Amino acid sequence: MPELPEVERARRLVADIALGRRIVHAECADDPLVFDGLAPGQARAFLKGRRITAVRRRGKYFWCELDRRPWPVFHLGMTGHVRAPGIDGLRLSSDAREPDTAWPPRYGKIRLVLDDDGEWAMTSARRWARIRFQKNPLDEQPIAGLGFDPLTDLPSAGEFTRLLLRRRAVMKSLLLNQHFIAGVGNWIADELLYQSRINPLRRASSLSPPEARRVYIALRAVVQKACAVNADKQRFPRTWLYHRRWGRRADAQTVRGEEIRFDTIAGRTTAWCPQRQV
DNA sequence: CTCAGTGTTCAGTG
DNA sequence: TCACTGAACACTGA
Repeated sequence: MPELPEVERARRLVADIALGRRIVHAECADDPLVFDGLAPGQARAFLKGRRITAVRRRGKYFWCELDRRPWPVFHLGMTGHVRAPGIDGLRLSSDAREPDTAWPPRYGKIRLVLDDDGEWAMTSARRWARIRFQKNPLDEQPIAGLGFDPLTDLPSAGEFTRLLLRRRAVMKSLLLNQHFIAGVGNWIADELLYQSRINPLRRASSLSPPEARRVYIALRAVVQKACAVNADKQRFPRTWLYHRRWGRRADAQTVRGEEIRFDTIAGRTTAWCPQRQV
């Protein structure tokens, strides 16, 4: 589920359910990979009896502030979901499976039950999600090393242009770099390059100021819109590349009838439109 | 059976 | 030391 808008949706769901509530029961999987080496009993001890005073996000990480430290920090990895009873985690358009509302969910890694009987869970089928406990998430790695969050900490267009033009990486790679922008993942990077008409292989330092500004405008528009519709893909504008980028179909076309090409760039499948992106 | 895949980390290179 | 690239990681579902 997880680029910035999907993680923001997860944050809101957790806040709706858990903000101000006390944790009466914490179920933690015995999975040292996901829990970064922490034993389930230890994780449970950090959580049980605590009150949740805030739920925050930066980039693709979100965390709960509790009335005692340390606090749990969550990352959904490639396939993690936040779920609540009767609420299906949002899926990508590439994923045609039926909605899964089983409770407790398959692949659950953590489940918190609150003092008003509300509950939520986080799943991770492929075990690339992470749950860590930190005293001060904002000041510790990896969150401390993140670049700006484009929803909550967007720089000015001038500042963004300055930051962009002094980088030499190819654009696709730079947009995916969490030290540069926090929260942009594979589909958002492709969407930004498509909307701003930039070839994914262009070096950042080769962009003209107007081109850099186009990337900025697209970044703001895509992130704000995707979050405004709560990451509900069906409500993304029809003109977005998003709807047509899945499946690597040889005959894929944009809404304007332009050819969509698929190449591996920066190690990731990149959907782009040679006719439009120069 | 093979392979792609919403992500991060780390070793290696220039 | 820095910026950047590409492979490795674990596992499911198509």
